[in-house]
Amino acid sequence: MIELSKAEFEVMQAIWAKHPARASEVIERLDDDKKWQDKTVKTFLGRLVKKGALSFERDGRQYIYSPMIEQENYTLKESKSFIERFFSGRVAPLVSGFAQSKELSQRDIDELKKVISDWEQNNPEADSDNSQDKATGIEPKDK
Amino acid sequence: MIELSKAEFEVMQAIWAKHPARASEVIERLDDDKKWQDKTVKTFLGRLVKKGALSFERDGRQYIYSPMIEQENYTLKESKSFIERFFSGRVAPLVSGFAQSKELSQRDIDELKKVISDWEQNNPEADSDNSQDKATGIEPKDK
DNA sequence: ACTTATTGATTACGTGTGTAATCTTAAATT
DNA sequence: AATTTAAGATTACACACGTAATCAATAAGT
Repeated sequence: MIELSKAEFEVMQAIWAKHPARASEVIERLDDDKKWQDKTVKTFLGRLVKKGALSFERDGRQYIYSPMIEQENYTLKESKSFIERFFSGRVAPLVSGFAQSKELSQRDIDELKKVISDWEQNNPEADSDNSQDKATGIEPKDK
Repeated sequence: MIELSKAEFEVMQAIWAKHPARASEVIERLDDDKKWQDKTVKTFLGRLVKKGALSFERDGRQYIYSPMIEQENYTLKESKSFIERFFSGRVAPLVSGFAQSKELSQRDIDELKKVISDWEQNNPEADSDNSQDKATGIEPKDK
């Protein structure tokens, strides 16, 4: 599987945002985040092509780049890997940590609710041990 | 802030699991995952000490290591950084992605519910636009 | 047609990383 | 006491990474 460094990933993001894109466009998009020299971005584009993450087409002396990997796929793969390494594969502890450090917004909560209800709709709610939960003795520690 | 490479992080995990720990113990724990030569682990221990992630005490000719950074803190910091880079800082999309790729267990769902209810208890549920949500026109697309 | 400017290609270079082997020294064994 | 062993210290080394500068070629301008 193609591995992207942090910097390479940022370049990919700039291209995923709207593609195909020529180098000058990519440079411009990344320049808004005021970061790299144009030469630096060129280097990354070259490396990404070599890695097979980007393809290009010639237009005169310019290259027009297109992503060869999907953002969704790559992001999901990296997420799984991250969750595996840091949380033994389960995502809930991460969310819990975010909650405890006040990192959750109302919007997050709303979305999470939706994710849950969707999940429950698609999963045979065999044993909804919801009520059981309440009897587990695990009380919310109040502040 | 102290940065750990992937390999260094694995060594830290072995120490966080039970500390203080001498090199031989760490090597043994990591050997279960059949991975590195003892010399390799020693290298990492040395680098971690130099980075300030570990401290040690002498016991004869052996060192006994203790973590200088908390797992919780480090994990949270890395999580925030990851979520920032991949999901613009919001955790819900990650969970959503996991849901779509069948990566959520009943246990995750239960824990997420708890996180949500805790959150709602600690947050003045000013405008619970729950009902509004239903009227938003965003219907759950059925399979 | 000639010169200039610009694009991608090539080269550079210090630091980090994974992966150890060798060296040194002190403890353990004989 | 002399020798062997084993622990940590030092050294190694190729490849990845961030960060560019320089080179070569070609399109654009004059």
